[in-house]
Amino acid sequence: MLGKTYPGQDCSAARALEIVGERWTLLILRDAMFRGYVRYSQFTESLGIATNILARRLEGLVAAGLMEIRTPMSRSDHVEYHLTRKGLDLKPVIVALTQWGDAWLGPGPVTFRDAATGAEVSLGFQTADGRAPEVGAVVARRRTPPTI
Amino acid sequence: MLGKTYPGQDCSAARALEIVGERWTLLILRDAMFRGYVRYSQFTESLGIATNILARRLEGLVAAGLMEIRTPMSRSDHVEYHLTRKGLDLKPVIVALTQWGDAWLGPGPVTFRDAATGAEVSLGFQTADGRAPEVGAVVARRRTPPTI
DNA sequence: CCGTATCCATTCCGATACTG
DNA sequence: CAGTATCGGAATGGATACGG
Repeated sequence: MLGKTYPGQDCSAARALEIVGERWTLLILRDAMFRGYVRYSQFTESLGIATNILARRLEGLVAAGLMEIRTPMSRSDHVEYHLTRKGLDLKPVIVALTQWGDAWLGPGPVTFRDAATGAEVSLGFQTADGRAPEVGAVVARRRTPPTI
Repeated sequence: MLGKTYPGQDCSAARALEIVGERWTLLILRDAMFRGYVRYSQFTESLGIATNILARRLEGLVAAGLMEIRTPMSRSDHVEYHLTRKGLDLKPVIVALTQWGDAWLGPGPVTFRDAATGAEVSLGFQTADGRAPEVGAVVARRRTPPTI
């Protein structure tokens, strides 16, 4: 995870996958983001992951700045793993995977909603003027370098 | 890939990751989606992936229905791997990873645009009434089962 | 009970050589 | 060009033992 696992790839998606592309990592983040899990035992019970692998993944997530270790003042006998803003910002990745799974593998057990209003939330493409292009219409273009 | 790699996970994201969560898979799809690559040699040159691994991944993507093999009538001496609609629909996953990488690891070489208008395209959360909730406000709720 | 560390069998990956 | 075969090394999974 720390050594470049996709060498020679000048691409943000590849660099992101060097951090979150390993087995189990995105499911750990899912549990933290949408189930509020913070403790080691919660992750093991939820995932059935081997304990040595979980320890390694949590260590990597903390090292990468996606999670941080907190020790609650009340219960100082254990630590908690909390998402940072950097980790929380991966929510669209999880939602995108979920929406694809719902659409192509059959609906799963959850939908996404706005916590304040309860309105259903979806993830989609949008332009500055408020249009929603089709998937097929979205293309990648080389970024115009800022002319300093 | 075909044997359940995340057993006991009743979750669309986990099921999606059983198909696209292996090393290299999402980068192969990125090349197919945004660079138009269709041939074996294009993927090897782009990724630097071992040939046996690429063969295994392509085979898996075809088996899962994300790609299909075409033999162009003009050049029947080679095959091409084309995305299906199912594969193309993973575009939001790639874009979500790219946007996160741009934001947290430094901007990458590309942006996403509407092919028709050239307008910049972003991926974001939206509600039915057109609002855009913050990441922190998006929560998962158990799907209300259809009352048949 | 919480979490970590170690050992070992199995699977996966990567580099190279090879075939049509 | 498009793969397949092989083999050494790395990652993973599971059990178990260890420390607080």
